[in-house]
This record gives sequence, C-alpha cells and structure tokens, in this order.
Amino acid sequence: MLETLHKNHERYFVPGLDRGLRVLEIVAKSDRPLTIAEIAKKLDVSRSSAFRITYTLSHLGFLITDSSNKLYDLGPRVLSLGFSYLNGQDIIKIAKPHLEKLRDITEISSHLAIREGSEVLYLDNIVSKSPFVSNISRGERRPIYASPLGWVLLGDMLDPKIIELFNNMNFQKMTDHTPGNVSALIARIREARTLGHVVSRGYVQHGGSTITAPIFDETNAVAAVIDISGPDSGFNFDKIDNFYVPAVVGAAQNISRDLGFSG
Amino acid sequence: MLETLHKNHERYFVPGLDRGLRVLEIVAKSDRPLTIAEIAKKLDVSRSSAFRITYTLSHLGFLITDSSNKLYDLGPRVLSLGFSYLNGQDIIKIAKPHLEKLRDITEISSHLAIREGSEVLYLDNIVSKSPFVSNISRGERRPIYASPLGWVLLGDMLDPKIIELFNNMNFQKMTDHTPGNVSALIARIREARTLGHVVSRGYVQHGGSTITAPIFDETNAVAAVIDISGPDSGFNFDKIDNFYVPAVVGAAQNISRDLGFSG
DNA sequence: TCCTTAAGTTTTGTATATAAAACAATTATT
DNA sequence: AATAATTGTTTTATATACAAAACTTAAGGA
Repeated sequence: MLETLHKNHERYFVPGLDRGLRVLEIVAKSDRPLTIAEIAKKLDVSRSSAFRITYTLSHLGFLITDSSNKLYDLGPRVLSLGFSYLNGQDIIKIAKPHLEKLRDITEISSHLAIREGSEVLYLDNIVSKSPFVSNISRGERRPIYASPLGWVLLGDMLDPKIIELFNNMNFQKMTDHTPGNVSALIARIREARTLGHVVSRGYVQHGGSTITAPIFDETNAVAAVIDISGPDSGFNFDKIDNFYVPAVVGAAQNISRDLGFSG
Repeated sequence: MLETLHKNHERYFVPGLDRGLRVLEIVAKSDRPLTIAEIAKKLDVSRSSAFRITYTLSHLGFLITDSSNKLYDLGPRVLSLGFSYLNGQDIIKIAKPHLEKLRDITEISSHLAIREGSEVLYLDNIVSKSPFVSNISRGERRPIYASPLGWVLLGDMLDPKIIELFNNMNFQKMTDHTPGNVSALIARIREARTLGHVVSRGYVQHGGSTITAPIFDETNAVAAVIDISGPDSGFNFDKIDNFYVPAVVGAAQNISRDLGFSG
C-alpha cells in the first residue's frame, strides 16, 4: 500500500500505451529517423521494450522503417487521426461560411484558431485569391504569447492562471512588439479584452498585418478566435476602423451566435 | 510452446498500445462522442480495461471528455503527430516549388498525393487564385479506384497484387467513368501507364476535370503523383494536349529528377 | 417511491507483459 | 585482421496489467 502511494494518481495508467505514444512524439520531434537504441535511450527504457513498442507501432502503420529495417520514422497513418479530429470539430463547419464571406469582402486570408495549452492551434485557413505571404495551414501551432490570436484567446483567463501557464516560458522576441515577459503579455491581453479586438501592423512578421476578434460560447468563455491576416500590400490602411475591424468583429459575432451564444 | 504457436507473429505485440490506438480510431470513426461502455463493446474488452485505456489517453490529451466526464472524443493533441509527419516528408518540400509554378502557369489548383493501402492520400494542395470548386486539403483520403490519381499511382503494381488489394472491395459508382470492378480498374491503370498521364473530364465530379502524372523514385517505382484539378470553367480545352499535359508531365519529371531519379 | 437496469469505479487473483540477461549480428577501433 | 563495442533479437523469471467480480452511482420504469 505504502510503496504505491507516490504513484497513486497513475494507478490506472496503461504503461505500454503511454510509452508508445511518447515514442511517436519522440520520432515526430526528431528531424531524422531513429534507431531502436536511440528511442530506448530517449524514452529511458530497455532496448527490448523499445523493440516491442516499435514492433507494435510499425505493424499498425504508425511507424515505418527504411529499407534496412533499422531506422524508424512516422507512418502516414498518424495523419488519419488528425484529419478525423478536424472533421469532428463543429466549430470549423459553423465558422467556415463566415470566414469565406470575410475573405471575399476583405480579399484577405482568414483563419480560425483555438488554444491548446500555451499554443495557438490553427483549425482552418481560408486563403485569399490575391497573392499571399503567410501560408499557415490547419494543424499548425504558434506560441500564444507571440500572436495576436493568442492575446485574444486568453481574454477570459484570470491573471494567476496566465502567470502559472507562462511562468517558466522562454519569451523569444519575434518582433519589436512581442511581449518579453508575463506582465507585458498580460498588458496585451487586457488591451485586447478591453477593445474587443486587436489590430496589429507588423506585430507578427515583417510587412504583415492582422485583425483579430474572439468567438464566445454559450458560457461567455472565449471558445476560439478568428483573424484576417496577410501582407501589408493587401490592406487599405485608411479603412481599418470603419471597414476591416467591423467586418472581423461582425463575423466573429455571427459565429458566436451560430454556436449558441446569444450575447 | 504449442498453445502460443498460432499467435506466434504477435509475440512482441504490446497489447495496451494496440488497444489504445484502436480506441483512438474507434472514436475517430464515430460521428459522436462515445461512453466507456460503448468503447468497451466496440473494442471487445472489459469495461475496466476500457476505463484504463481512456484514463491514459485523456490524461495524455489524445482524448477529451465533455463536461460530464462521460463522453470521450478526440483531443487536439492527435493533430500534432500528423503535422509532424507532413513536415517530415521531404517529397513535399521538393515538390512544392514545382507545384506552385504549375499552379501559376495553368491558374489551376495543383495537388501532390501518395498511396496508402487502397487509398489516395493528399500530401499537399496548392490552391489557385481563381475561384475553386474542389477544396481538398492535406491529409484527406479518397478510394484509389475512383480517382485518376489512384490509377496513375498503381502504374507499377503487378496485376495479381492489384487483384489482391481490391478483391473484396466494394466499387461504388461515383461517376459514369468510375470502374465498377477490378478488371475495369486494371484497364484504367494500364491505359494510364501506357500514356504516361491521365486526362479526365468529369471523371471525378460533375463539371470537374483533372490532369495527372506520376513521380518516380530512384528505383523507377511510382513514388507519388501530381495533378491539376478544378472546375471545367478554369480550363481552356483547346490547350489540353499542347499545354496542360506537357506542363503537368514536365513538372512531374522535374520533381522526379529532384528526388534523385535520373530517368 | 421503490425496484431494476445500466454505467462508471475500485479491488484483487491470475495470466501475461516486461526488463534483464543471453545471444547474434553488425559496426568501430586498434 | 582481430577484438571490442554497439545494436537488434530471443529467451525467461518476475513484477504487474488485466478481466472478473464487487461496489457505487445514476437513470428509467412501474
């Protein structure tokens, strides 16, 4: 009884499953295929266990081996799960017509994103027909602190929670406007919440601008976020306040409404 | 010794991992979140085992529960693996500039796909700037038999292998041109191999056309396939043979060359 | 309201997955 | 070329993951 107390919260863990998924992420993070010995070392298990795990994963198609059967890499089957996830997100279906309309009237690419942990996760990407610079696609991630999408997404999070989430985060200056620490980030978040949207010119990348607004669910929580984003050349900067901002905020409100949020 | 002979090939399987991944696919296939009891029934294991597996998967972020903690659905973490897979495919990086050039000169969306089992798996989608009908994205799948991409992909497969792969496949007529059985499919594949490309008008969807060509690797095997594809309104049908076909075949050859295939 | 059925947890004896050790095969080193 | 070191695979004794059963909670019907 006593000796298992320290791992009491892991009482129901299936270790083989835990380690198998960690192997997939180890291989995913690696920029080259890995041997069993390398996987064993990174996972801190015996070679025989790593052998069994890779054996299972490759028989299932989640890992593939090279011609020598010694180097393991991700198999195409890992894609099917992600695609099913995207297909199952009602918010994508609900948001898509609004994002397309937004793209059509602004002629700028529009995006839908949610928060996962301390990252912005792009769920949809409606590309504009005019030349585009940024080509972000579904499934991509960005650090929350460095993205206007992230600042808006954290609009309903309490400060202690934010501090907890970013306490030991390494803030890298992407541009001059990237917050360099938690308190600067909180200021950005507060600003976004007060205004109800974010207009950023050159905040994300050199020569690129975005306009961002939040989507609320029925509990008034920030469920997701949308933006229009592209190179400065695609914007008419005289029309920011009386055209682009109302268009994005309006689209976000319409999506919120379709999600069941009555306001 | 004797009693384990029949499952000798599964000697090294990690059952917890196998079942965990099957749970993910069960949930992925389902059109609604599932309870533990439903998962247990579909997986044919005890409720206590299903409990342990869902416990593990949800703690790792691969499954999420609803507010009542009783309905399990895919979590956003499944996306990260698929995205890593796409990023790791050198062929995507190699093909992309050629596909973009192809899109630019034809003004039609271009795609890159590989074969996985009996499905076509789209690896990249370069959207045209003109209005588009089909909006296929990376990670999507189509049955091989119903797609010109599939016919070209099977160009180097021997007939017995093809028959084996499609023997108990249910051929659904998507259009008038969809092969209805294996021998019709083989005829299509042979035709594609002989010509070196496929021109299809209305084969895939009503009012849509595609032009498809194979990519070879250093062993002369069909490594992947590209096409341009869009609504008929985007094509100039007088220029099929002297413009579109050479453009697509040429792009495919250039990609083959960059992959290391000298021809 | 009480009873029945079903589903989610928890416990526990036992079948079995696991890590260590042994072995084989390959690669590095002198 | 010979030996050492490393890695992949197989075997096996033992720790433990598993299914069954018990228990708890919730939902439905009479």
